[in-house]
Amino acid sequence: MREWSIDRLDGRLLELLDREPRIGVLEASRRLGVARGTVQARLDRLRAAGVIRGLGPDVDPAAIGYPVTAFATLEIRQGQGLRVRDHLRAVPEVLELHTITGEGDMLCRLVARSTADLQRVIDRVVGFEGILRSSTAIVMENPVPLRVMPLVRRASGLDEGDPGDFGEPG
Amino acid sequence: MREWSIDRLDGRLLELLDREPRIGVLEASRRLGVARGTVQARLDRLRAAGVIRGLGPDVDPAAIGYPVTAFATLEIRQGQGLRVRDHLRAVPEVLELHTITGEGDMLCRLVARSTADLQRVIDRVVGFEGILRSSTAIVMENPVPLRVMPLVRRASGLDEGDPGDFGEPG
DNA sequence: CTCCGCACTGAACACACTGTCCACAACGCC
DNA sequence: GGCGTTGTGGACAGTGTGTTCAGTGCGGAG
Repeated sequence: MREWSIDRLDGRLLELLDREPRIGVLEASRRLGVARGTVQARLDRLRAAGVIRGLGPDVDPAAIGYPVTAFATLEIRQGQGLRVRDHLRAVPEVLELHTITGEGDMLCRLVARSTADLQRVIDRVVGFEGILRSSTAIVMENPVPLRVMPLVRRASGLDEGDPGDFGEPG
Repeated sequence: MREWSIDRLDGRLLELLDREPRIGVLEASRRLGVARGTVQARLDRLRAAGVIRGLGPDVDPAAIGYPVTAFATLEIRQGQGLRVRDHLRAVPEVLELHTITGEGDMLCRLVARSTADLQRVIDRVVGFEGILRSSTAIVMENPVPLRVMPLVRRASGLDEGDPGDFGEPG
């Protein structure tokens, strides 16, 4: 996995895919002003390089009945890390788990059906021998939803110099 | 936006899309054992209901040169919330921002090109009048990457009873 | 009991896109 | 100057798409 960075065409392609995922290779090539083969090659390259992890559907937990999000910081008993991971991985409400520096040893993102339900989830999460302590922060608002495109623009050099070129669709 | 939940067919469809995003409606209908129109209708419904937020490419920040992830907890000066949001939204390395309960007022996810670069990012993030204090936790490992499918299985009832039915492709 | 709406089925249509291969030109590198 | 890489523009057959339609089975309302 060599350490190259993406170029402007990659950036524009990703941005295009981000805005109109169902666009297809052919239409993308038209919009970007390059040959279809080029788009196809770039896409293959991006996927092979791991830049594009996947194209899976982005499911909103709130829309399937889990509108409450929280972050829990966990303190783990020495040597219990692996066991705790397995435990948390088995809990569907745990959407994400990180090991972090500092006194809190792990940080995990949780969702629940309600604040009352959050109690159940937390009980299930921390009800495990290896977890010494936990503190939870409930998410109230999400001013910046998870995003990568600004970073892509920066990394691909789209920020410097010429404007992103999305012509009028009509 | 009424409060219904997704059923098993929705769950299976989402799971299928998650595994094989490029699958297409026709092939999906074959795999699920239903008519093409049904899949199409379900997909429309899921999209309309906001369950499927989008199909955008899932870009890995590490693969475009930002391998370091961190979470920063910010304490905000009274009344500066909106200004701080705008400030953070303008920083590409801020991938996500939440307002949370507790003394820390906001939690944000950052990425950087290196730990040294993280210092630059943090300086930029906290170098703003409205931010009183911040504490940063660097992510070391990510035992559970962001996932929603287990939750989808739970919400759609796929967990109870019959097994997910992915027949052999051949 | 009967009627209605709803969701699903299976089929059809014209159209567009996909994956793949080719020959050729432009570029940077040795 | 020769070579490998990358992009171009064209071609091909195969396949999926969006859409529409009539028909069927189910549950609820009257």
